[in-house]
Amino acid sequence: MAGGARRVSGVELAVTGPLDLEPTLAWGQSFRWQPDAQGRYVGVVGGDVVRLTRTPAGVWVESAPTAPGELAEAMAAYLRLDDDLPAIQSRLSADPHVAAGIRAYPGLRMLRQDPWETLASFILSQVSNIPRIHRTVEALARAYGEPVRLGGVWRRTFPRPERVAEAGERRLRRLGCGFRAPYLAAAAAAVADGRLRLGALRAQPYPAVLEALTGLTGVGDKVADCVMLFSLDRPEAFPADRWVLRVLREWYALPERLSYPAIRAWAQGRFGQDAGYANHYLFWHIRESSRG
DNA sequence: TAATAACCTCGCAA
DNA sequence: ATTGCGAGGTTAT
Repeated sequence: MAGGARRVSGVELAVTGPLDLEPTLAWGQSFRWQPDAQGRYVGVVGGDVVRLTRTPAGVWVESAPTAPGELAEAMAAYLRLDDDLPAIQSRLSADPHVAAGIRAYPGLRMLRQDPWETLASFILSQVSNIPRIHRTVEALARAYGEPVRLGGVWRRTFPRPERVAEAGERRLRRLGCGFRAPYLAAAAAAVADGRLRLGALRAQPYPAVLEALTGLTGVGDKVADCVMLFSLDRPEAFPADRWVLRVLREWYALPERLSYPAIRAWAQGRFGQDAGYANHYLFWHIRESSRG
């Protein structure tokens, strides 16, 4: 029985360096975290409902985990507590625009999520917005995920690719996926039948991973970079959406028209392995500064 | 090779 | 109320 009445357990993870749960969990890397009335964040990681509370020394993690002994390790990996934020931020602060982003959102960290969930979520993200992506992803979970719970809180897991493939384009459209429905159905089928082995991509070089992901119809450079940055341990990935393009144009005086490979080369030449963090600080910084 | 419409749906102005 | 517009892209032409 999914999410049965396993005992709720808690563990505190020590965090060195800054961590702000709201921007990290709820600002567009993951679409399943919700704040509760006490300001804690409740989400579903793997097959378990997880509740996170910031503490002075780190994060209090509550769950009724499938594998209790692995909870701390799994959540430390998910939150990328292995990233040395002070070192990353110190290197990036050489750039004044990124430095301003870091000052605005010092506790914004990258996550290390499940690759299938990330791929599916970012296929759904195109020409959309964060509230709508949240709704669509949650509708997908409600329709095809497994019920799981933490005490009295019930949620659903992110659906397995097999279930999404089986649902098919028409039903995905009815859930609100719009023109992304055939893309999602095709990606689900590719993952389900083993043509695309996401887990194996972590060990491969960047160009091979890029090629594997963009081989899917409906997955271009930007979505592929999001999947690489948010789930496949590619901190050098630099997703260039319309906001980041605006940053490059307005703050870095780059030419109006630049090919995606040229942007990627510029970013990785300038920020190296920190390009992904630079990207995210710049993204939120320009969004914040352009909110009238 | 480079530019441009078309694409679902929804929330929000006017 | 109703309409028009744009939203963390990608594909086809």
